[in-house]
Amino acid sequence: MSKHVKEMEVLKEHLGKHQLKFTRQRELILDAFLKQEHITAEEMYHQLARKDPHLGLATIYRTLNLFCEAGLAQARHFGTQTQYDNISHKGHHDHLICTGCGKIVEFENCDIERLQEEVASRNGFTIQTHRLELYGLCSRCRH
Amino acid sequence: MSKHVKEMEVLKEHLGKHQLKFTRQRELILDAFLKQEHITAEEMYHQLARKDPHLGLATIYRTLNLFCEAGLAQARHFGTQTQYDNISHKGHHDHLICTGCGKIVEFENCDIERLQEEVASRNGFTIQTHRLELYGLCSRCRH
DNA sequence: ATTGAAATTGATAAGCTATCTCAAAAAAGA
DNA sequence: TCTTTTTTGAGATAGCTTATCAATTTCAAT
Repeated sequence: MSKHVKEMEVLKEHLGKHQLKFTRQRELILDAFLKQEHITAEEMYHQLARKDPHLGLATIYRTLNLFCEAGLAQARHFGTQTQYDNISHKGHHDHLICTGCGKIVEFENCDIERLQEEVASRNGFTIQTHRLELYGLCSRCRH
Repeated sequence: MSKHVKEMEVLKEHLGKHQLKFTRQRELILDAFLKQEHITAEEMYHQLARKDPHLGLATIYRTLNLFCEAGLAQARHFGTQTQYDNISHKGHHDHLICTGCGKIVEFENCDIERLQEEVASRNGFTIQTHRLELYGLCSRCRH
Protein backbone atom coordinates (compact mmCIF):
# COMPACT_ATOMS: atom_id res chain seq x y z
CA MET A 1 0.00 0.00 0.00
CA SER A 2 2.56 2.54 1.08
CA LYS A 3 5.60 3.18 -1.07
CA HIS A 4 7.62 4.54 1.81
CA VAL A 5 8.53 1.26 3.40
CA LYS A 6 11.93 2.27 4.69
CA GLU A 7 10.74 5.45 6.39
CA MET A 8 7.73 3.61 7.75
CA GLU A 9 10.15 1.21 9.42
CA VAL A 10 12.12 4.07 10.90
CA LEU A 11 8.91 5.43 12.36
CA LYS A 12 7.82 2.08 13.73
CA GLU A 13 11.17 1.56 15.35
CA HIS A 14 10.95 4.94 17.01
CA LEU A 15 7.42 4.21 18.18
CA GLY A 16 8.47 0.87 19.61
CA LYS A 17 11.34 2.38 21.53
CA HIS A 18 9.14 4.97 23.15
CA GLN A 19 6.00 2.98 23.90
CA LEU A 20 4.05 4.83 21.27
CA LYS A 21 1.47 3.36 18.96
CA PHE A 22 1.20 2.97 15.24
CA THR A 23 -2.02 4.65 14.18
CA ARG A 24 -3.93 5.19 10.99
CA GLN A 25 -3.32 8.95 11.29
CA ARG A 26 0.42 8.59 11.70
CA GLU A 27 0.63 6.37 8.66
CA LEU A 28 -1.51 8.73 6.62
CA ILE A 29 0.48 11.79 7.61
CA LEU A 30 3.84 10.13 6.99
CA ASP A 31 2.76 9.06 3.52
CA ALA A 32 1.67 12.57 2.68
CA PHE A 33 4.74 14.11 4.25
CA LEU A 34 7.23 12.00 2.31
CA LYS A 35 5.78 13.15 -0.98
CA GLN A 36 6.87 16.72 -0.23
CA GLU A 37 10.21 18.38 0.06
CA HIS A 38 8.85 20.63 2.78
CA ILE A 39 5.44 21.52 4.05
CA THR A 40 3.68 23.44 6.80
CA ALA A 41 1.17 21.91 9.20
CA GLU A 42 -1.55 24.15 7.81
CA GLU A 43 -0.83 23.07 4.23
CA MET A 44 -0.94 19.44 5.20
CA TYR A 45 -4.16 20.00 7.10
CA HIS A 46 -5.89 21.24 3.97
CA GLN A 47 -4.25 18.65 1.78
CA LEU A 48 -5.44 15.78 3.95
CA ALA A 49 -8.89 17.23 4.55
CA ARG A 50 -10.06 15.42 1.41
CA LYS A 51 -8.85 12.03 2.57
CA ASP A 52 -9.97 12.45 6.16
CA PRO A 53 -12.12 15.50 6.94
CA HIS A 54 -11.98 14.78 10.65
CA LEU A 55 -8.22 14.79 10.96
CA GLY A 56 -7.43 17.49 13.49
CA LEU A 57 -4.84 20.20 13.11
CA ALA A 58 -3.41 19.40 16.53
CA THR A 59 -2.77 15.86 15.35
CA ILE A 60 -0.84 17.16 12.36
CA TYR A 61 1.37 19.30 14.57
CA ARG A 62 1.87 16.49 17.07
CA THR A 63 2.74 14.06 14.33
CA LEU A 64 5.12 16.32 12.45
CA ASN A 65 6.95 17.01 15.70
CA LEU A 66 7.05 13.28 16.27
CA PHE A 67 8.70 12.88 12.87
CA CYS A 68 11.34 15.38 13.94
CA GLU A 69 12.08 13.33 17.02
CA ALA A 70 12.24 10.21 14.89
CA GLY A 71 14.74 11.88 12.60
CA LEU A 72 12.48 11.86 9.58
CA ALA A 73 11.75 15.57 9.53
CA GLN A 74 13.43 18.81 10.37
CA ALA A 75 11.58 21.89 11.57
CA ARG A 76 12.64 25.19 10.09
CA HIS A 77 11.12 28.54 10.91
CA PHE A 78 10.35 30.56 7.85
CA GLY A 79 8.45 33.81 8.03
CA THR A 80 5.80 33.37 10.67
CA GLN A 81 5.33 29.68 9.99
CA THR A 82 7.23 26.48 10.61
CA GLN A 83 8.33 24.48 7.62
CA TYR A 84 8.83 20.77 8.12
CA ASP A 85 11.59 19.56 5.83
CA ASN A 86 11.71 16.04 4.52
CA ILE A 87 15.12 14.78 5.60
CA SER A 88 15.13 11.83 3.24
CA HIS A 89 14.66 14.09 0.27
CA LYS A 90 17.96 14.74 -1.43
CA GLY A 91 18.79 17.51 -3.85
CA HIS A 92 18.76 20.44 -1.52
CA HIS A 93 18.91 23.72 -3.33
CA ASP A 94 19.61 27.29 -2.35
CA HIS A 95 18.05 30.48 -3.59
CA LEU A 96 18.99 33.67 -5.35
CA ILE A 97 16.24 36.19 -4.72
CA CYS A 98 15.83 39.46 -6.60
CA THR A 99 14.76 42.21 -4.25
CA GLY A 100 13.51 44.20 -7.21
CA CYS A 101 11.09 41.88 -8.97
CA GLY A 102 10.97 38.91 -6.63
CA LYS A 103 12.45 36.50 -9.15
CA ILE A 104 13.85 33.36 -7.54
CA VAL A 105 16.68 31.33 -9.07
CA GLU A 106 17.55 27.98 -7.53
CA PHE A 107 21.11 26.79 -7.47
CA GLU A 108 23.40 24.18 -6.00
CA ASN A 109 27.07 24.57 -5.23
CA CYS A 110 29.15 21.71 -3.94
CA ASP A 111 32.07 23.93 -2.99
CA ILE A 112 29.90 26.02 -0.73
CA GLU A 113 28.44 22.91 0.86
CA ARG A 114 31.88 21.53 1.51
CA LEU A 115 32.98 24.76 3.18
CA GLN A 116 29.85 24.68 5.30
CA GLU A 117 30.80 21.23 6.53
CA GLU A 118 34.24 22.54 7.37
CA VAL A 119 32.89 25.44 9.40
CA ALA A 120 30.49 23.13 11.21
CA SER A 121 33.03 20.50 12.18
CA ARG A 122 35.46 23.19 13.28
CA ASN A 123 32.76 24.22 15.77
CA GLY A 124 31.85 20.69 16.77
CA PHE A 125 28.56 20.70 14.89
CA THR A 126 26.99 18.01 12.75
CA ILE A 127 24.89 19.63 10.03
CA GLN A 128 21.38 18.30 9.49
CA THR A 129 20.23 20.89 7.03
CA HIS A 130 20.95 24.43 5.99
CA ARG A 131 19.47 27.45 4.41
CA LEU A 132 21.23 29.84 2.08
CA GLU A 133 19.55 32.79 0.47
CA LEU A 134 21.28 35.46 -1.57
CA TYR A 135 19.37 38.71 -1.92
CA GLY A 136 20.19 41.17 -4.65
CA LEU A 137 19.22 42.63 -7.99
CA CYS A 138 18.90 40.60 -11.16
CA SER A 139 20.38 41.98 -14.38
CA ARG A 140 17.04 43.42 -15.49
CA CYS A 141 16.35 45.22 -12.19
CA ARG A 142 19.84 46.66 -11.86
CA HIS A 143 19.04 49.25 -14.53
CA MET B 1 25.33 62.64 21.62
CA SER B 2 25.00 59.59 19.42
CA LYS B 3 28.05 57.57 18.53
CA HIS B 4 26.36 55.96 15.56
CA VAL B 5 26.57 58.87 13.18
CA LYS B 6 26.95 56.86 10.01
CA GLU B 7 24.01 54.59 10.69
CA MET B 8 21.93 57.53 11.80
CA GLU B 9 22.60 59.06 8.39
CA VAL B 10 21.51 55.87 6.66
CA LEU B 11 18.28 55.96 8.62
CA LYS B 12 17.68 59.64 7.90
CA GLU B 13 18.25 59.08 4.21
CA HIS B 14 15.75 56.25 4.21
CA LEU B 15 13.25 58.37 6.10
CA GLY B 16 13.65 61.24 3.67
CA LYS B 17 13.14 59.04 0.66
CA HIS B 18 9.90 57.65 2.05
CA GLN B 19 8.35 60.74 3.59
CA LEU B 20 8.88 59.41 7.06
CA LYS B 21 9.86 61.44 10.07
CA PHE B 22 12.83 61.43 12.39
CA THR B 23 11.53 60.98 15.91
CA ARG B 24 12.96 60.78 19.37
CA GLN B 25 11.86 57.14 19.60
CA ARG B 26 13.55 56.11 16.37
CA GLU B 27 16.78 57.72 17.46
CA LEU B 28 16.60 56.06 20.85
CA ILE B 29 15.84 52.64 19.44
CA LEU B 30 18.54 52.84 16.78
CA ASP B 31 21.13 53.79 19.38
CA ALA B 32 20.16 50.85 21.54
CA PHE B 33 19.93 48.48 18.59
CA LEU B 34 23.40 49.26 17.28
CA LYS B 35 24.97 48.29 20.57
CA GLN B 36 23.78 44.70 20.11
CA GLU B 37 24.69 41.99 17.67
CA HIS B 38 21.13 40.73 17.71
CA ILE B 39 18.10 41.32 19.87
CA THR B 40 14.40 40.57 20.10
CA ALA B 41 11.71 43.21 20.32
CA GLU B 42 10.79 42.01 23.79
CA GLU B 43 14.36 42.26 25.03
CA MET B 44 14.67 45.77 23.71
CA TYR B 45 11.35 46.69 25.27
CA HIS B 46 12.61 45.79 28.72
CA GLN B 47 16.02 47.28 28.10
CA LEU B 48 14.58 50.65 27.11
CA ALA B 49 11.93 50.69 29.81
CA ARG B 50 14.43 52.38 32.09
CA LYS B 51 15.19 55.20 29.69
CA ASP B 52 11.60 55.68 28.60
CA PRO B 53 8.93 53.80 30.53
CA HIS B 54 6.24 54.87 28.12
CA LEU B 55 7.87 53.50 24.99
CA GLY B 56 5.36 51.04 23.55
CA LEU B 57 6.13 47.52 22.40
CA ALA B 58 4.35 48.18 19.12
CA THR B 59 6.71 51.05 18.44
CA ILE B 60 9.69 48.77 18.99
CA TYR B 61 8.34 46.27 16.49
CA ARG B 62 7.47 48.97 13.98
CA THR B 63 10.87 50.55 14.31
CA LEU B 64 12.87 47.34 14.07
CA ASN B 65 10.95 46.45 10.93
CA LEU B 66 11.72 49.91 9.63
CA PHE B 67 15.41 49.25 10.22
CA CYS B 68 15.10 46.11 8.10
CA GLU B 69 13.67 48.14 5.25
CA ALA B 70 16.43 50.69 5.65
CA GLY B 71 19.02 47.92 5.41
CA LEU B 72 20.30 48.39 8.94
CA ALA B 73 18.81 45.20 10.36
CA GLN B 74 17.82 41.75 9.26
CA ALA B 75 15.00 39.71 10.76
CA ARG B 76 15.65 36.09 11.55
CA HIS B 77 13.05 33.73 12.89
CA PHE B 78 14.20 31.32 15.53
CA GLY B 79 11.96 29.29 17.79
CA THR B 80 8.82 31.27 18.23
CA GLN B 81 10.56 34.62 18.27
CA THR B 82 12.12 36.98 15.78
CA GLN B 83 15.72 37.99 16.20
CA TYR B 84 16.76 41.31 14.68
CA ASP B 85 20.38 41.14 13.58
CA ASN B 86 22.59 44.19 13.42
CA ILE B 87 24.20 43.99 10.00
CA SER B 88 25.41 47.57 9.74
CA HIS B 89 27.78 47.83 12.65
CA LYS B 90 29.93 44.75 12.97
CA GLY B 91 29.43 43.40 9.52
CA HIS B 92 27.41 40.45 8.43
CA HIS B 93 27.81 37.10 10.07
CA ASP B 94 26.25 33.73 9.51
CA HIS B 95 24.87 31.30 12.04
CA LEU B 96 25.35 27.75 13.21
CA ILE B 97 22.19 26.79 15.05
CA CYS B 98 21.84 23.74 17.28
CA THR B 99 18.47 22.13 16.80
CA GLY B 100 18.86 20.38 20.12
CA CYS B 101 19.48 23.18 22.60
CA GLY B 102 19.12 26.31 20.50
CA LYS B 103 22.72 27.38 20.88
CA ILE B 104 23.81 29.86 18.22
CA VAL B 105 27.39 30.22 17.04
CA GLU B 106 28.24 33.10 14.76
CA PHE B 107 30.84 32.75 12.06
CA GLU B 108 32.26 34.43 9.03
CA ASN B 109 33.85 32.71 6.10
CA CYS B 110 35.42 34.67 3.28
CA ASP B 111 35.67 31.67 0.99
CA ILE B 112 31.94 31.03 1.20
CA GLU B 113 31.23 34.69 0.56
CA ARG B 114 33.46 34.65 -2.48
CA LEU B 115 31.71 31.60 -3.88
CA GLN B 116 28.39 33.28 -3.29
CA GLU B 117 29.54 36.22 -5.38
CA GLU B 118 30.55 33.80 -8.10
CA VAL B 119 27.19 32.08 -8.15
CA ALA B 120 25.43 35.43 -8.19
CA SER B 121 27.41 36.94 -11.04
CA ARG B 122 27.07 33.74 -13.05
CA ASN B 123 23.32 34.34 -12.81
CA GLY B 124 23.54 38.05 -13.50
CA PHE B 125 22.80 39.04 -9.92
CA THR B 126 24.38 41.71 -7.76
CA ILE B 127 24.23 40.65 -4.13
CA GLN B 128 22.94 43.14 -1.59
CA THR B 129 22.81 40.84 1.40
CA HIS B 130 22.51 37.18 2.24
CA ARG B 131 21.38 34.76 4.87
CA LEU B 132 23.17 31.53 5.69
CA GLU B 133 22.03 29.30 8.51
CA LEU B 134 23.44 25.86 9.25
CA TYR B 135 21.19 23.69 11.37
CA GLY B 136 22.52 20.70 13.24
CA LEU B 137 23.57 19.29 16.55
CA CYS B 138 26.33 20.71 18.70
CA SER B 139 28.83 18.33 20.28
CA ARG B 140 26.94 18.23 23.55
CA CYS B 141 23.55 17.45 21.98
CA ARG B 142 24.88 14.76 19.65
CA HIS B 143 25.08 12.35 22.59
C1' DA C 1 7.29 81.48 16.29
C1' DT C 2 2.87 79.78 14.48
C1' DT C 3 0.14 77.03 11.70
C1' DG C 4 -1.60 72.96 9.55
C1' DA C 5 -1.16 68.72 7.02
C1' DA C 6 0.80 64.33 7.52
C1' DA C 7 3.10 60.88 10.08
C1' DT C 8 3.89 58.66 14.61
C1' DT C 9 2.97 57.08 19.00
C1' DG C 10 1.01 54.35 22.89
C1' DA C 11 -2.42 51.38 24.60
C1' DT C 12 -4.98 47.81 23.59
C1' DA C 13 -7.53 44.81 20.64
C1' DA C 14 -7.14 41.52 17.22
C1' DG C 15 -4.79 37.95 14.40
C1' DC C 16 -1.99 33.86 13.85
C1' DT C 17 0.52 29.98 14.83
C1' DA C 18 1.37 26.33 17.88
C1' DT C 19 0.39 23.88 22.11
C1' DC C 20 -2.55 22.20 25.93
C1' DT C 21 -6.77 20.01 27.89
C1' DC C 22 -9.71 16.23 28.38
C1' DA C 23 -13.44 13.07 27.35
C1' DA C 24 -14.09 9.62 23.89
C1' DA C 25 -11.94 6.41 20.77
C1' DA C 26 -8.38 3.35 19.24
C1' DA C 27 -4.32 0.32 19.68
C1' DA C 28 -1.69 -3.63 21.54
C1' DG C 29 -0.81 -7.38 24.56
C1' DA C 30 -2.78 -11.10 27.30
C1' DT D 1 -12.63 -10.44 24.12
C1' DC D 2 -10.85 -7.76 27.90
C1' DT D 3 -7.88 -4.33 29.97
C1' DT D 4 -4.53 -0.94 30.07
C1' DT D 5 -2.31 2.68 27.90
C1' DT D 6 -1.90 5.89 24.28
C1' DT D 7 -4.01 8.80 20.80
C1' DT D 8 -7.33 11.62 18.82
C1' DG D 9 -10.38 15.62 17.83
C1' DA D 10 -12.33 19.85 19.11
C1' DG D 11 -11.98 23.73 21.33
C1' DA D 12 -9.53 26.50 24.68
C1' DT D 13 -5.29 28.64 25.64
C1' DA D 14 -0.73 30.72 25.21
C1' DG D 15 2.81 33.53 23.00
C1' DC D 16 4.38 36.61 19.48
C1' DT D 17 3.37 40.17 16.09
C1' DT D 18 0.44 43.39 13.74
C1' DA D 19 -3.77 46.43 13.32
C1' DT D 20 -6.61 50.12 15.11
C1' DC D 21 -7.32 54.78 16.39
C1' DA D 22 -7.44 59.00 19.11
C1' DA D 23 -3.96 62.01 20.75
C1' DT D 24 0.53 63.75 19.96
C1' DT D 25 4.57 65.08 17.39
C1' DT D 26 7.12 66.39 13.35
C1' DC D 27 8.26 69.58 9.76
C1' DA D 28 7.70 72.57 5.96
C1' DA D 29 5.37 76.69 4.92
C1' DT D 30 3.99 80.62 6.51
